[in-house]
Amino acid sequence: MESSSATAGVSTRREATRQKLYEAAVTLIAEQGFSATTVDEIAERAGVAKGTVYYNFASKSVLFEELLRHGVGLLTASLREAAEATARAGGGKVDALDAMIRAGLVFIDRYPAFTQLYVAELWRTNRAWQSTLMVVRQQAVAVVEGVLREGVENGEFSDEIDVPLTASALVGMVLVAALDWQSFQPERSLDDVHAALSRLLQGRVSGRNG
Amino acid sequence: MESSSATAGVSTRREATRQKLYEAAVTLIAEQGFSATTVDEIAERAGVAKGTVYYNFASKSVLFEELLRHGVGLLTASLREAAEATARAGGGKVDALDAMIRAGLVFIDRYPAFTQLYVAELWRTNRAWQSTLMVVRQQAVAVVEGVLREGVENGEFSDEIDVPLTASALVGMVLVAALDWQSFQPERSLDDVHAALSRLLQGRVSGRNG
DNA sequence: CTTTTTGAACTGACTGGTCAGTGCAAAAAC
DNA sequence: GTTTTTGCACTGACCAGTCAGTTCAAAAAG
Repeated sequence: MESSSATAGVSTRREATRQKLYEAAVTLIAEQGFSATTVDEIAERAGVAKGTVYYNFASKSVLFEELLRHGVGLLTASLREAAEATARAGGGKVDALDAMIRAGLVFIDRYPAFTQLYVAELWRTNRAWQSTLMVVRQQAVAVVEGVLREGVENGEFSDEIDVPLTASALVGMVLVAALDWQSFQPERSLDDVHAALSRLLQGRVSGRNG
Repeated sequence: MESSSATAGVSTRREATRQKLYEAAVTLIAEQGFSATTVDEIAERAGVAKGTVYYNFASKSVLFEELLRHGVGLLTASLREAAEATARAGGGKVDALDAMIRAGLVFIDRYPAFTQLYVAELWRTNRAWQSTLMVVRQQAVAVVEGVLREGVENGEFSDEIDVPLTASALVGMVLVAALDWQSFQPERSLDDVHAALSRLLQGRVSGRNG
């Protein structure tokens, strides 16, 4: 009987198909938006039949929700890793923040379509996947907030800073700068962009010339 | 009743209808996105007949494009006014930046739906109104870049800063912080949010406790 | 009289979701 | 070793519903 076998509980074949669908969906939805993207398009770009989409996902919305979870999971892991690496290396919280800025830039550089799609959907209201979006947002922002809070506790940051708001502002700074970089100055290097944001973070904007 | 005649060539009556359609469209599109919003919905929310929409705008896309121009025009004027007011008051470029942050917050506070909609569309590609979006974006960002450039010239800012990127980052900082404020902490005051962003701008994040 | 709005009917293209059927590799039977 | 069975994964034509845009006679507004 049992034919599925496979090493894990999930067949590798199916997982590969889902991955192809994620990749197709992410670029199409980033370009056109969720509603303007048809299931037929996603299937065609992924090189599978339309029925396969519905074999693997309950609906178009569910495909999108799982895509969101998948992508933000990668980002969150990357941010956390960056923060922990600086901690292991004995760096301070400013270094951790700086490393997370870089991790954010690397992520956006690697998955620009996902980032576009995420930004485009995050602040909408009355959408089916609203709760999913809130959860994954919180996971990512919490990493930044955590570092800020620890920095306040150990005296590295002023205890007058507003942790949630500052975290949002930092995320926004990286997000918008990176998206503009991708869209309007794609020829620039990541290091270049990182340096500009580092300068801003450390308040080295004001100051004398040359 | 109404003193029609109108100073310009456009009748006030027609202009009022268009205004109602803008307001209806902006909230619906902010919530649902452009594609998911129907012309019937827009007409219903505006309290006019569907035919009126097409009497006033050539198409759904044209309505949206004119809405974008209208909204960003308001923002740009507001930013410029803020910068000029500080200049008249003899303030420096840091003060101008700070005033513009406040102007941005006021705008987002007053027109949250427009802001959501704008962010959701800005980084998309292959859309009909792409060029419109680029133009209006540049108008708004140019005001920030102008202040930064003047600050570099008069020595108030380091000449090592990257003007376009820093401008993007500042816009992003305000944008994301404000949207998060609206979405997740609407009870907080504008002054409160402004203070937190001011602190970040002036690099007063690092530093000793209380 | 002219401009603007109404509102309902209509069209033609498009879309999310369905479902009966196919292909195939591993397991079971012989 | 060969034949048969099993059921997962996939297919793609099809359907019922939706939507942008059109049309137009009539009425309200000015």
